[in-house]
Amino acid sequence: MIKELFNCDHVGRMKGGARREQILQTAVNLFSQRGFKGTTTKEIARAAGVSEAMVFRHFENKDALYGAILETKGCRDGVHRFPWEENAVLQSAIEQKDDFTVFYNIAFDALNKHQSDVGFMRLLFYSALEEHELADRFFHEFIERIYGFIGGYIEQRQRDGAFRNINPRIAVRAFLGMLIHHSLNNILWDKGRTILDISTEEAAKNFAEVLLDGIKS
Amino acid sequence: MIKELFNCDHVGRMKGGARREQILQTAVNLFSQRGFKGTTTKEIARAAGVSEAMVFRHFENKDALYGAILETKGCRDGVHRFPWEENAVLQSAIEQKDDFTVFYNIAFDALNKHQSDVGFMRLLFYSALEEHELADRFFHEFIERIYGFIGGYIEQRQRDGAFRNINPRIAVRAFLGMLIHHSLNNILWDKGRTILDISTEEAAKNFAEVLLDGIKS
DNA sequence: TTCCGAAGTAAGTAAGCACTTACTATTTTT
DNA sequence: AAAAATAGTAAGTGCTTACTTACTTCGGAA
Repeated sequence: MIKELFNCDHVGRMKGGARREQILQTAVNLFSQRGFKGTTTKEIARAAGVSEAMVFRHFENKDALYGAILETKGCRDGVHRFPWEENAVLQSAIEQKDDFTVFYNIAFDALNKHQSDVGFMRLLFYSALEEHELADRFFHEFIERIYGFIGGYIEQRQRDGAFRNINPRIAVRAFLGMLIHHSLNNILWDKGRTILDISTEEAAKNFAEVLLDGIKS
Repeated sequence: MIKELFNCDHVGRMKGGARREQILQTAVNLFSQRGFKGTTTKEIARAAGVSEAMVFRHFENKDALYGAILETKGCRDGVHRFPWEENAVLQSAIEQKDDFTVFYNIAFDALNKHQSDVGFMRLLFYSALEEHELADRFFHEFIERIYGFIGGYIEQRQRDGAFRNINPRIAVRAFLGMLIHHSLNNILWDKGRTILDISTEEAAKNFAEVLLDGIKS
């Protein structure tokens, strides 16, 4: 019944769809490690256990392969599913205006997501530097919605008199800055955690506290 | 009297040192736009207005050219000159324990530095992603000193009872996060400033305030 | 059992890459 | 003015790249 579409350690002959998926995943790993220009189609083929010609049977050219990655990752694999859409704890915390729980959950969620898909994070940075159009679209769609969401909550709490008078978007930038920079540090510069070695929980708790104390009335 | 060492729009024959410098600057521009692997030695030569062989007369190989960039940028051009080493206002603010002025100045200095050398910032990100060893060394030397410096000030103010009990390095990460993420946004994702358009002064003021309110007793 | 289409490959190709060689043109030194 | 040193190039080298061609192997439906 279950079509084993994602059986990746399969060795022999595979169905078209499955092989395509496997090449795609292999490419994500390699692109994220070495960048687009730093990865050869031969390497991708080897890592996927097929000949180079198979890569070009499934994807018209190297660029199309890259495009397919952003398409799949961006549209299908939950990067467009936002924290508030399925986090019940967060939802109720917002309703009850439990500020700490709200910001703690956003932080914890984000940090976990970054950590669980380091490959995709690296890929996004590469494509931002390489100024790939799809990366541009992705960022604007995603980040703009995040600013709208968190910014909206802050505005409401300002109207309640709970937060002081600060441009909500600056507060969002400060908060996202802590989160993204922390993840970036762990992914890019301080993989051995020599400068700062803390758990995701501790990071989320501290960042939420700093921001809340920093913007409350 | 003045040796025109930096005359870059010079067309004819140049002295060795000047040509070397010019090739280096050309390489910075191209590497920062397209990355190390995405830039060819032929492109560098063309952009510098010389034949490819000249690039290899001045630099043993492409890697050496990259190394020379980090060397020059890191050691000569003020990236290793830290804010506190020549900022008199900051120095006296530290002595007087004027917290806002301390953090405002650090923020303002950093944001300005980022903005004035976008090319180098992009280059650093590229090299972090491409995992160039020299970039690794650069980051550790530079960032570790920053953490030591700001973290040290926070520790002292904690002993004074002015700041609450928080891991100073977490506070530093939060603060640097705001600054670096803000610059990164302006450089990479939101060049048109559609999400948030504020001056450097405003950013520095707000980030300093959020952090200070966030960690004070 | 045959036979067709899809999965797969070995061995190319032309262009591009970092880097070299063998040379000429222009200063600078003697 | 001759010699030495420096700035410069055109035209390569061998290797790697993205991509193709012409072919073989296999699974499953008739």
